[in-house]
Amino acid sequence: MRNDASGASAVPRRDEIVRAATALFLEKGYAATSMSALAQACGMQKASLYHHFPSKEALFVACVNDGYDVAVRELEQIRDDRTLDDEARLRRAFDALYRITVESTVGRMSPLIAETSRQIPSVARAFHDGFITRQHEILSDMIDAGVASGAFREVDRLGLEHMIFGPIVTLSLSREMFASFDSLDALYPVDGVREAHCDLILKLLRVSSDEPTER
Amino acid sequence: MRNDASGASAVPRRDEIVRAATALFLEKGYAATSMSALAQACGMQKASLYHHFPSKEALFVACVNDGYDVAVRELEQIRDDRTLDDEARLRRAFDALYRITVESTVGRMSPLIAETSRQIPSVARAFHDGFITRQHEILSDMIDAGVASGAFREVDRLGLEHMIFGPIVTLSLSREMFASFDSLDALYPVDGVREAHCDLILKLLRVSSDEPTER
DNA sequence: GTCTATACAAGGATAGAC
DNA sequence: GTCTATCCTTGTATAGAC
Repeated sequence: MRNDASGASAVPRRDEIVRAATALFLEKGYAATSMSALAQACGMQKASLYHHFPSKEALFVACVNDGYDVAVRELEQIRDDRTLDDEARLRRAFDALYRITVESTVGRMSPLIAETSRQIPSVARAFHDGFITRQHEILSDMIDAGVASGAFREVDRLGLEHMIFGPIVTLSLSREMFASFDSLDALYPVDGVREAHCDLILKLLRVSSDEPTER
Repeated sequence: MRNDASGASAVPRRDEIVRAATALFLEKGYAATSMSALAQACGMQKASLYHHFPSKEALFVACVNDGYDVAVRELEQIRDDRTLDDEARLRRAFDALYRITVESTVGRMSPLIAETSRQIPSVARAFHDGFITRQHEILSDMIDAGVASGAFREVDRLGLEHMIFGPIVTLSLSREMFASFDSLDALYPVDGVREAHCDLILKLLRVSSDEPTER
């Protein structure tokens, strides 16, 4: 049942548990996921879970905190890639942001954070500081660079930030909310939305403000 | 404890229950809200709740379905208000959308829909058809009118829709996720985001594409 | 329509053998 | 590090008196 890409098995069991638990939490929500169900998904007994994590809450915290760094590092690499021009960089960033937010486990956790925000505020704090804020900073860097180089126009930053992240987060949320629909991909198509969204953002940012790469 | 604007008390107890239950569900999530807590909030015994609703799920369904019409009707009135020009109409619509999505109970339900989407798919369906779709249609009408009158430019509709609703829904979600933060209003200010967002959308839509009402 | 009392299952968590 | 067995609380829901 194990098939990690990452070489040896340094921390084998614990990571397996986090992985299985994350999937269950994402599917059923925090409160509706029982330790029994978690144990079953891991192929072990409830009591054995408590050997690895002192409580359900601690296990959940581990699940949420697990993926920040991988996601953020992907964005940093795009920001620091000197082979890209400002516009290509932004397109790559959109690509990564959509993939992270819609498909990765961390990116899909927003509803879980909302569900537990009052009960476990520390998780919300960590999610905000370790994931949200860092993403925004990296994207802000990219805009700064584009403005400095003259490729991008200066526009209101608060509005721009919300117009970049808003549609992405909402698409992810919508796909969780309406996951049971047959028509999910037709109603909320990831690729189609990403392209249309990115084009419009670039239309706002481009200095030559005609309609260049209208698809 | 009763103080409705709507005249007499036709369906008194049931509405009180829905009101109190909605508040609790929004605060604690669906699964984490017990019938005991609900009963306590209503000032009655658990068993009495079951006289009004056959199950917790049925009560929840009532809570979600309760507010569609009021919200949608507000938008319809703005759409049909012939005293407004296209741009003023859009500004009014932004106003209403932010208020509905961030402050009204229906608007704040997205995380709850996500939490229960697999367990109670019928609620997600109703929320989508009764609330989301209708909002999108009304807004689409307004854009159509603006394009027809020559006030708005035609831009990609899929992208535009997501750039209008995305930031609004995400702001609402963020405010639920980070409700415990002292700095919530500073990090996610409703008025500031709405104004900046609306200005940028108008910048995209306006035919005279210079920078008219830059704040 | 509301109450008290209760049924019965499932929840999180622990003890202690192996 | 995993197991079986168990503790105690809480969950949803029902029965039946008033």
